[in-house]
Amino acid sequence: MITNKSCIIRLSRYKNSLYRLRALGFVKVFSDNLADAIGVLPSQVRKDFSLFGISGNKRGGYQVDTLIEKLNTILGKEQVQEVIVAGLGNIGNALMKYKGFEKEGIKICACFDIDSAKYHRDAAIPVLPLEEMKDFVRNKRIKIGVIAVPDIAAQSVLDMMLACGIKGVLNFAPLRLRAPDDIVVNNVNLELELENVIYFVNTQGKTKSG
Amino acid sequence: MITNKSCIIRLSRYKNSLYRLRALGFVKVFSDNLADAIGVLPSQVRKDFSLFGISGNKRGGYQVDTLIEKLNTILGKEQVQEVIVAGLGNIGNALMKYKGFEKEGIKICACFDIDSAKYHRDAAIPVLPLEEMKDFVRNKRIKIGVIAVPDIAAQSVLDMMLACGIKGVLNFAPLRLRAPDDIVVNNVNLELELENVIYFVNTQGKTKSG
DNA sequence: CCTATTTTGTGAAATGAGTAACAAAAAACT
DNA sequence: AGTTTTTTGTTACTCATTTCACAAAATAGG
Ligand SMILES: NC(=O)c1ccc[n+]([C@@H]2O[C@H](COP(=O)([O-])OP(=O)(O)OC[C@H]3O[C@@H](n4cnc5c(N)ncnc54)[C@H](O)[C@@H]3O)[C@@H](O)[C@H]2O)c1
Ligand SMILES: NC(=O)c1ccc[n+]([C@@H]2O[C@H](COP(=O)([O-])OP(=O)(O)OC[C@H]3O[C@@H](n4cnc5c(N)ncnc54)[C@H](O)[C@@H]3O)[C@@H](O)[C@H]2O)c1
Repeated sequence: MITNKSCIIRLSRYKNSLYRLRALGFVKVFSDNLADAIGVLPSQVRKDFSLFGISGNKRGGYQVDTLIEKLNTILGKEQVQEVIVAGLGNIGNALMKYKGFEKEGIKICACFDIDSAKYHRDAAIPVLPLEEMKDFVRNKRIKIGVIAVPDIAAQSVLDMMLACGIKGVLNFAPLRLRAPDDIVVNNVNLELELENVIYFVNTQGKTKSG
Repeated sequence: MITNKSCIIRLSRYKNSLYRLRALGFVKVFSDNLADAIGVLPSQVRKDFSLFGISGNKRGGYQVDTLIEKLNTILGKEQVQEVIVAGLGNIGNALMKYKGFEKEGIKICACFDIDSAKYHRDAAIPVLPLEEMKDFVRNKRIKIGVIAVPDIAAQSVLDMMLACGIKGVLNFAPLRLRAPDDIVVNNVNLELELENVIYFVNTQGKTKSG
């Protein structure tokens, strides 16, 4: 089993680039087209594909359609992935309003908050009380949650999510969440990202990043 | 020169943990306190410090105050870092409203947009036309920018920022920006982060992440 | 049909980050 | 004062990931 996060991130990038290339009329691509597109070496592309048993044709490159299909299968994009959000604040709102997830096959299907002033049961994406999370998540068999609550509430919200059967979380709260080893937790820490840019600028550094 | 991003991220984490430990009354800490706090091994902590010439006392650990000071110096947090934002949409708004940057010594001091309906020159954080970016950035000698505009506009906004003298960027647009090697570009790609959680959940994987 | 060229796929080498190990220093104890 | 314990700082090692390199396959061209 592949545990290398950057490798999976690259697969997503290949896939996104392939959609663009297809829109430009490409029917086949070579490893160096994809390499250019996402900023890695051609050998990296071939190695990644090889890890997942994706093969092309010697001298013929890869069929764009087939490749997109294979990547989508690997990435679990064959069916729409349903996601819940906790916390309808600045970040929660931004996510709910974002149109881009839909075309990626990601559907935010509810938001949960403690502030009753925010409840809106009949909205396109309903905003519900925390207490309803369990039934909602279990009925819909949702596996993915986003944590966009204040740091102080984040751990308790995570615990609640796990109790509901959530298996993976994208966390915006700037602290380390404790979770069992079989739970996936990806953190987006914007302060840290900015602080990091600041460091490298101050030291005249250069980075290529993810 | 240190080019390892995760190493710098860890320095930020040590620093944040130290503030918490100090608030709890700690005067000195050992490498394993910090290791626990951010979830790495003690030897990693010492290695990181050693890379930056930070030393403690054998059997005495590290003075919390001194350590915070040294980390802040390394991370360039001695003076408030001024930042501009391009794009007052969902993300731009979330960032502008966020209170947490201030206590990190990060100050968003203006936002630039093309939509004249959004201009608000007299707000606490002014929202200005794109055309005013150059004067503003040059006068204030700002080095850091955030790109929160639609993907299609992102490259041109980056180019404009670079022309103004910006040296480092945090980019939210889901595409690869082209920039000279001496420019720092950190990307926050939320679709990719979610897609990645989805992948690891679907494959029953486990990750520890950043 | 044979040769030259291109491009893949993979095993080997290089790089780089993280972990372990341990000597040296400092403190604590007797 | 000397011995034991603790903890650092650094060197050596391990492991993972990336890069290289090249044989084998496929295509194109003569
Ligand atoms: N806004 C940003 O730009 C930004 C930047 C960096 C980090 N963050 C982090 O992202 C997270 C969200 O930030 P934000 O600005 O959107 O916060 P916010 O304060 O705007 O919104 C938080 C929301 O969570 C709700 N909430 C509080 N406790 C809850 C609970 N126990 N269960 C469910 N909902 C609860 C609140 O009612 C509110 O709607 C925070 O942890 C913050 O530190 C945000
Ligand atoms: N909102 C999200 O949750 C989310 C999720 C994933 C990715 N993103 C990405 O983040 C970026 C911002 O997303 P958003 O939802 O805030 O977008 P948005 O559409 O809400 O806002 C974009 C803002 O940029 C302004 N703008 C457009 N062109 C401009 C230009 N050339 N110069 C300056 N300003 C310009 C618009 O007037 C608008 O105010 C996009 O690239 C988007 O793909 C957002």
